[in-house]
Amino acid sequence: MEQYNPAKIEPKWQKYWEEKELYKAEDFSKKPKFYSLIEFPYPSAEGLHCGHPRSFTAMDIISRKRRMQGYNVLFPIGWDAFGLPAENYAIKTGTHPKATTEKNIANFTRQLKSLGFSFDWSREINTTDPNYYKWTQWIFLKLFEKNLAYKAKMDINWCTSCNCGLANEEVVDAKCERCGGEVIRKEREQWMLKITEYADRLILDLDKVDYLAKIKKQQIDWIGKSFGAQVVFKIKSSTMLEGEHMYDLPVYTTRPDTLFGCTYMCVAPEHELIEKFADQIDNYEEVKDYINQAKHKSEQERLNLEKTKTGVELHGLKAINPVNNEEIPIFTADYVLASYGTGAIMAVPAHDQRDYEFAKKYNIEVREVIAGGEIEKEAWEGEGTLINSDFLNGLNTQQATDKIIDWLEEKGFGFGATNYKLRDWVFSRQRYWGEPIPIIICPHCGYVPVEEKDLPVVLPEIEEFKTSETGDSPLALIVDWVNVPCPKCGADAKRETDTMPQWAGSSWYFLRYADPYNDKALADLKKLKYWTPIDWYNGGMEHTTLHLLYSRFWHKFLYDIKVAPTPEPYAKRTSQGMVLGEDNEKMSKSRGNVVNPDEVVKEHGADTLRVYEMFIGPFDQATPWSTQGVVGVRRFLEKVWQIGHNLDDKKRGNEDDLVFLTHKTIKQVTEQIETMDFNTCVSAMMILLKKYQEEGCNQEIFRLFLKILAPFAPHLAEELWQNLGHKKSIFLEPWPEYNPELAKESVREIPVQINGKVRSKIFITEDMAKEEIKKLALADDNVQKWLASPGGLAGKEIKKFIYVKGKIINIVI
RNA sequence: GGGGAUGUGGUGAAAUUGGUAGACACGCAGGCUUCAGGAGCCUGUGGCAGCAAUGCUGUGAGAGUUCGAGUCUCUCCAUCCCCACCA
Repeated sequence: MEQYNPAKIEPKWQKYWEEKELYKAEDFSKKPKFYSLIEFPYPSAEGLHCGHPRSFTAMDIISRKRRMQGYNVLFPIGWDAFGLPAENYAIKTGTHPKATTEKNIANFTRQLKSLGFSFDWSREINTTDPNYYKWTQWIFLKLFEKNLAYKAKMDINWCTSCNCGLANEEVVDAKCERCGGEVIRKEREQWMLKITEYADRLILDLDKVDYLAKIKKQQIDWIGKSFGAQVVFKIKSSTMLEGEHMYDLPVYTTRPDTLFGCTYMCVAPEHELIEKFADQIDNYEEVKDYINQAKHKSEQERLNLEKTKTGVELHGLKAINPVNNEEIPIFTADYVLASYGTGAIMAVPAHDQRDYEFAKKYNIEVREVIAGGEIEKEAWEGEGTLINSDFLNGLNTQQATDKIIDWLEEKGFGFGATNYKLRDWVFSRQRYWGEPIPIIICPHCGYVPVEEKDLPVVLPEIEEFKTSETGDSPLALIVDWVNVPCPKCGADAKRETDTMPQWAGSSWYFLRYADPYNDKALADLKKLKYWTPIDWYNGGMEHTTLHLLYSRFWHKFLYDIKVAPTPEPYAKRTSQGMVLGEDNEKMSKSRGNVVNPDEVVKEHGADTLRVYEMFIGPFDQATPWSTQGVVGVRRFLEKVWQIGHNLDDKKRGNEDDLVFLTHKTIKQVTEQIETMDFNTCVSAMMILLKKYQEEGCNQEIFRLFLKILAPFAPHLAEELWQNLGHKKSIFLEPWPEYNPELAKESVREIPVQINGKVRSKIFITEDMAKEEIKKLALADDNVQKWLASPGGLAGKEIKKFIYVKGKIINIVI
């Protein structure tokens, strides 16, 4: 018998599967369809890390199983290939990102193929291919056409290291999510996408899909819908005459019931009120100073100073509380965010902890209007009965809220309102390596879309990749490319030089897989109707508020314009845990704890890597890598190889046992692949194999085993299968059905407890009656011993006899 | 501050969802094989006591419900992740 040599058999079968086109998805097949998806990788220079195969193997197992179960499976692969690392590398070395990307894709392809994933490579896509990004640009134009893309001057997050604008979602701890560079606020004209318009539907339609609960919750929290009221306060300056028109300052509050407790107002330092009333603010210089300070405070400082609130009163201005016409002071403070609500708040120190702290510091009245707290100590943010509130007195929070909203609406001082934490999506990037935004800026016509027939707007070839000093994209320097006639009026105009963020290409890629070569549409609607929605999408938790939300937004938009057939892209979403380094830390180059899958394949083979990644721990939990642990899986596969070469045709006396355990394992593996309990699937197969090792195994039974092993260790299973004389791939075999009769144990050993402690074990059969079992249990030697033992139990009566069918006996004495 | 998760041997972890705690695997110890190293095979392996059968004890801590709790309830403690001045 030959040695088990993965290096020899694995490439052989990979080639075989490719030649037989075993994993090719068929459009409009009569079989039921199954669309399984992994997050397409960014082809980095480092190549695959050991986190990739965890998700990929899981979905590969599910896809292979589905094929064997008779489904027409689409399990595609592609490249999310725009992005900063290739561009930064270009800045450093002058190598064109296109060249870097091609090279990296070649490496990734080699690696993925070496792991034996059953991707349909004929549908491979690449976001940097002009034939692909033509449609990314097309979608942008449609968004523009429907007023969902707009350009706005605003303070954005600016990465000082990338020289580039970032979305809120890309800023982590005041640092750039990608490069870790410092992020400051900077005012710029930016393209924005109105994701907020879809906020409600993005929440509501979560009911239509099967996502892990924590994923749904995280999305809902991120969108952050809240209910309350908008209340308008009139602003009055000391120089104003009675009856002169006053400025209206609207605020948003979730607690309109506390309106009588409002003792001051506060606006964000960026609020327009300050500039508007500059000449009426007596201490304008002081205010200006404060604003400047706030602006230069880095985000990091702001976080550290979280507890100490600062602000300045706007002397000379007063606000008028509409419910009681009281004049109250106005402050500006940086604890009020310009970008949430209206950028201004009504402060109720007695019932909001932040306002409470601020009021204490600046000696502002704390007026209790909700009973139930101890406002000498801290703000009472709970509910309660209204006091000191005129016509609201005696009501509870809910009643008071309803009543005050009615009152505000009636008097024209405000209305019930909802608000979201979700902001519109900053869509501009001042970089080269992204999809050019297909807009032409004309001095006469404004923003003019590139005509559809002129798509794609192809990235021009350039040699200098650095962002310009003004912070514009390197594209701004390519005069030939930038200067174009306006499509509308023909006047001299300029192209938009901002490019799209990396999230653009990944926001619709799953649709392209249905029809990757279409040059008339992003994908043929009939094909989309056949393939979508995606039946099962597995990916990282870190994409929940980024890619997952963005792509749902785009998909809903495409649904609205009748380009996509379903309101939701993904019917089911699951998430894998991270593979940590051996030191239990996140794998990273700097820590030097990165495990390269190439080395594992070289040493033990792809099947070992695959099975190990599934065996390593619960799929949804982070687990450290263990080089030692890999060996255990290798030994298991070695044993499979041994037994696979030592089969016979003998029937044995203990045949029943073997058949029973085999069917039990088929049942377990069949069910637990669906629940992603891969680790226990592997352990069940190990137990079964041990049984074969002890008892010997015949071909008929082993064939069943090979079929359930095949999705996990495809190369080994295929080798042993065809060794048995089969002429066709094991993956063309039907998935084994377990026989429920055979998966049932006929005789089983159950524990006998006395007063809750296991004292003996007896054998019973399925059909025994309780009385019969009781007799058997009481007759048992050990039980007798305990009943009559000198341990003090002697002569005690049996109070209770509990028998849980097929599980346990407990005798209470 | 808010949210989510987790706590079981030396390690990664199982536990049919209230029914034999520690399956499976790593590691370790002893043995066989080998010139040696490695690999392989066999045996043992939560702790304490005992040559042993066995007994006691044991799932972060404490209480409760139950014939029976790793699992349910309450009160603490610890760790990790995400979000974070969202009015």
